[in-house]
Amino acid sequence: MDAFFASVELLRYPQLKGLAVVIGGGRRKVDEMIRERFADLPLSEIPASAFPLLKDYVGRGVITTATYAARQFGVGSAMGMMKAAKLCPHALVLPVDFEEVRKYSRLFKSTIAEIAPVIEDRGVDEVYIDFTDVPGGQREGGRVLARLIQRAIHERTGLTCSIGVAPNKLIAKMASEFNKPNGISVVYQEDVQTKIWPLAVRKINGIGPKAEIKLAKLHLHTIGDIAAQEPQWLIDNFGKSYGAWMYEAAWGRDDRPVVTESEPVSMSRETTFDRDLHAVRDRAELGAIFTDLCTQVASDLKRKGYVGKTIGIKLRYDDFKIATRDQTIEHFTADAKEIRRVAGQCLKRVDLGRKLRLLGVRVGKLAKVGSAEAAVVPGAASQPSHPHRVEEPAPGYGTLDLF
DNA sequence: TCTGGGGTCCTAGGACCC
DNA sequence: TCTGGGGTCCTAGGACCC
Repeated sequence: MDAFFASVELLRYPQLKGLAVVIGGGRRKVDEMIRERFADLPLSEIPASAFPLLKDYVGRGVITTATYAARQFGVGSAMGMMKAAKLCPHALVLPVDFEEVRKYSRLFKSTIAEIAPVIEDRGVDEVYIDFTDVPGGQREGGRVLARLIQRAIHERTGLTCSIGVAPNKLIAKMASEFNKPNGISVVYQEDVQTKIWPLAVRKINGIGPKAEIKLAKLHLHTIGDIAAQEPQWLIDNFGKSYGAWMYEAAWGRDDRPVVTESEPVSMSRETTFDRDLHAVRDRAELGAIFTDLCTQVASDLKRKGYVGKTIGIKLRYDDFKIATRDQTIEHFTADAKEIRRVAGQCLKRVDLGRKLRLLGVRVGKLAKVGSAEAAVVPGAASQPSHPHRVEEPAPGYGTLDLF
């Protein structure tokens, strides 16, 4: 979907069309404030001048989406709000409305499903679709079906999307970026040399910032540069698995199927504080947040019908370093109190002497409620999986019995 | 005044089992 | 008198994606 979060907001506030708008940041319920002020007007008639400007934004957070007008200024997703404010001070800011976004996410996915049922979910604004067995799916290399899907989504939602059609997921993903927004691009296997090789290595889904830096140090900048290497050389430099994959990817080879169903592996909640907190000085505040996170994870699990066995915490310190601790218990649970108890044990094993920026709680090793695997009675006699392992508090930290 | 939140997958060492 | 080989599970960290 094109600029999905922003586009969803523009449906409500069409008067902002064409303007530089960014979505993100917001603990502040910006649009609620505005709607209260203009309660007598329909949303679409609230003047654009009433919306807050990026330069007046104070607080932590990143941009999740920028309209194409804002992108002209170099503002993009994942950019810190403060940095974005420098690049484009007069952009309007709106907070993410997750409920609205999820509503349109369901709507566009169900629209596709009616036309082409083999779909892989790739998050709120993206899917892979298998055209292979869709009637007419091969006409003009898939372009006809892509056009049909694009039109159906626009009719149903008013939103635009970009579609890449290719022999596999790897190339389709790259192709989808060729004609944004509202574009269609068909790429054949034999186009790899001309259309894929000139692209930056970063365009491969799976090559991120770290791999890009390492490749640059080896004087590899384009996908073609990777394709020109000996596979063994790539394996020597990037490892057996990643090196071999990278070589195949550079040649446009990918045999992953479109996966229509999958079970969740973990569920988590985390929050970045408005200001950095200290375990001792801000104990009460931190304790309340911690309990809250556990309650939220527990209710997520219950709502979706899962229980979990591994409970863990995540901290981000003020220097952005991350620490995680987890512990696997003998039975499955979705109980907030129990999650809090075990997560509290985990907290005793990290350094709480430094200022914290983020706290998170995670439950993993999930099983569906009622499944055979989950049907272990809590408290029933069972062998501990590692009878001799004692989760020792880290030296020097154990005296901080805060939670 | 830097840098969200919710995920997946991989690696690597140690414990433990047969 | 130097000490296997294969396998699983647990834990911590890190890269990457949307």
